[in-house]
Amino acid sequence: MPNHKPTAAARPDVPEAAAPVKRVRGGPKGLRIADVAAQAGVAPMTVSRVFNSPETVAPETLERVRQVVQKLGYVPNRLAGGLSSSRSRLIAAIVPTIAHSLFSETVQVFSETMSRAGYQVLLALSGYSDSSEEALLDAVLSRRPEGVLLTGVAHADSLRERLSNVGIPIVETWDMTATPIDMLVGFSHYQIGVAVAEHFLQRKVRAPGLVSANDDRALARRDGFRERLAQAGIREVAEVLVPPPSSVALGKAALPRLIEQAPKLDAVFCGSDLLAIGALGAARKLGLKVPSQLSICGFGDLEFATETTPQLTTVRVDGTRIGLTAARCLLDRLAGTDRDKVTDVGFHIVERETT
Amino acid sequence: MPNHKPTAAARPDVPEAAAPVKRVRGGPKGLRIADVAAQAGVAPMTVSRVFNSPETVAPETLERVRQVVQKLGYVPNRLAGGLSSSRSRLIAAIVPTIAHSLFSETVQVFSETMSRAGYQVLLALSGYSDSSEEALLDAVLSRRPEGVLLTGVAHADSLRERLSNVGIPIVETWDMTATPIDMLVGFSHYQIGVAVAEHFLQRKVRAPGLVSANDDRALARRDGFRERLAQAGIREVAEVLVPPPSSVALGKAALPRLIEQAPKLDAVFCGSDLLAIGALGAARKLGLKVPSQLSICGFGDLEFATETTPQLTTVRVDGTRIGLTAARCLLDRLAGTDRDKVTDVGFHIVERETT
DNA sequence: CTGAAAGCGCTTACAG
DNA sequence: CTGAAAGCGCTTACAG
Repeated sequence: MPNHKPTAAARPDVPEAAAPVKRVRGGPKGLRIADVAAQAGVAPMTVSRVFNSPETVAPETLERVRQVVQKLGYVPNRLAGGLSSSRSRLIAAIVPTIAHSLFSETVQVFSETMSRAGYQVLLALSGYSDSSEEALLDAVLSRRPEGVLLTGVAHADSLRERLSNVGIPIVETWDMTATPIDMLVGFSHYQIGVAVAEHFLQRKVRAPGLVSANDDRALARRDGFRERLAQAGIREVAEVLVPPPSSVALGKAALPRLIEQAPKLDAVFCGSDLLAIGALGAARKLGLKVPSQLSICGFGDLEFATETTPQLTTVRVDGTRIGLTAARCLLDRLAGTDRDKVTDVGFHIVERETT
Repeated sequence: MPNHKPTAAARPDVPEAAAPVKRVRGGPKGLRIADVAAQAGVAPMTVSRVFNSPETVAPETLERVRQVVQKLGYVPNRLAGGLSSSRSRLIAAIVPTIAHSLFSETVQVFSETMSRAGYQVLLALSGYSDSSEEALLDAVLSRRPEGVLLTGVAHADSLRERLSNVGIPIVETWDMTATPIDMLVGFSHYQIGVAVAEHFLQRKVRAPGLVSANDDRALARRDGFRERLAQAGIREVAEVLVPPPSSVALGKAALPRLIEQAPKLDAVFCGSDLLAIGALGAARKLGLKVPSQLSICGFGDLEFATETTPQLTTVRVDGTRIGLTAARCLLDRLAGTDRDKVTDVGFHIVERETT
């Protein structure tokens, strides 16, 4: 034991207390609530109240503090606020993609609505694979969101369980299930497939085909489509699956392959309007008249498609309404109000041009 | 003074110390790092290292802690982590809108890239008005993001100043300026206007018109367009401004108004492909042949437009590249690497069908 | 209507 | 390679 100073011996009556080492951390990075409080001559708590419950602060105090806030340019630190209050004011939106997609308008309205209510949106893009969904969920939950919007209902059981265990409101969207994790705003992809099949059957279609992206929701539409056709005695349905994201080019390439499978092809149900436009282009090249010789139905009812390709039929889903309703579901629950578990927003088949 | 117990009198040698009142706060809401530490038989610091610098932890310790984490389903609280480390791992993306818009693919790629690097994206939709930009910025900065992506360069001076004062990397996108706040990835809307004017001039256009959304970037394109035409002696340029967001319907309604202003109209520069599609539809109804009697140029080069309306010319900007480059700018700076201040990604005029 | 103390769940900055 | 103490900037839960 080197450096053994004889302190105790020199001052036998004073028990040796280790001098408290003052640890220093980097120093202040910016303005703190205490800075505002000092300038305004109030306690930090009062500044906190000015932001979180201004109605409980005396008018003059309020005004004085606000002026200091303004002058200093103080912005509260919500990392600290959230940690302390367990209210992150954050909502996560987990979406496969927002690029040229139907989901973008859902996210748009959802975000606007949440923002108006004082929440901010954490955007989490899941892609179309589940591979990293666990990691994505970890990342999302690490922010302690107060609610989560999910796209689709097909998630690994472990995910569903984890989500329901965190005890925050969850809305699943863009799909339908009998067993939602919590709340649901969507529609049945299977029923869309059924409806498109019926639409084709009314038109006396005999050799229908299908071009679809290879994802859960698209496959549900396919199943509804095939099963309804099977009921009507049509069991041969040409099928081409393409990897998401779907595109015009994929639709264009798919039509000839469909015709290889079914030379008498007279109807195609496409997984998206982009695929439908591609199929339409391919049909033109092959000299097939749409819709008289070949009916083509898309999915999405994109604005441009309505205008530029009146030969196409499509399925319209109100993505805006989904976003708005999903936001309301979460907000109601956060406010303690009860909410319907399931909202079916339905869909419409939009036929643009008869004949 | 009721309840005045004679404590001091009864124990005269013990100075009366106020019994420290144990305040209780709601109780634990979930798992804490201490719970994992206890189960794994290590200190909380070691658990922290397992997440933040696993290479500094002994392999067996690492494994043991990870198993406990897995078993318990522990997810670190980044509100606490961010507060403590001043590293929020959050990046804000401030965009006018992501609904049916060119920005959505920029946000998509930006978000993917940031996500891969361990950051999460806070989505802030500014709309097209500046009115609430101050409030939006407050909301964004309250999360202490480590970087910000901005759309456009036209921001109130107060905003620009506040942003440059926070001292985090900022990328402005989708526009060009000589005085960026920090970094910039974009192109010149003014030059696009010039280029479209030149395109029309090459085609011997005599009575050009313009349909544009009434926002800063669209107006910059207009200015370039008009000034280049003026240089060529064309000073009469019919003009219709529409409120954002632009749509097919607005384009359709605008063309007749343009023709009222300029009965011999033979070219239109539209602020977006949607407007161009609308104008094309209106031209058809009026019996005008596009492009032989009327040239129409859009902006955006949307995939569907290429395919469905080959009569239209358009201006292509690579939104994906903007998103990727913007992400790299921020990541390089966060890694301490220097970066070009300004990246001009340019644009192309896409002429789909000659004649 | 206002404030002093304690605590939210982590990480920094040391020390060993 | 590991850990004990202090602190990040707020809010809760009281008390007055």
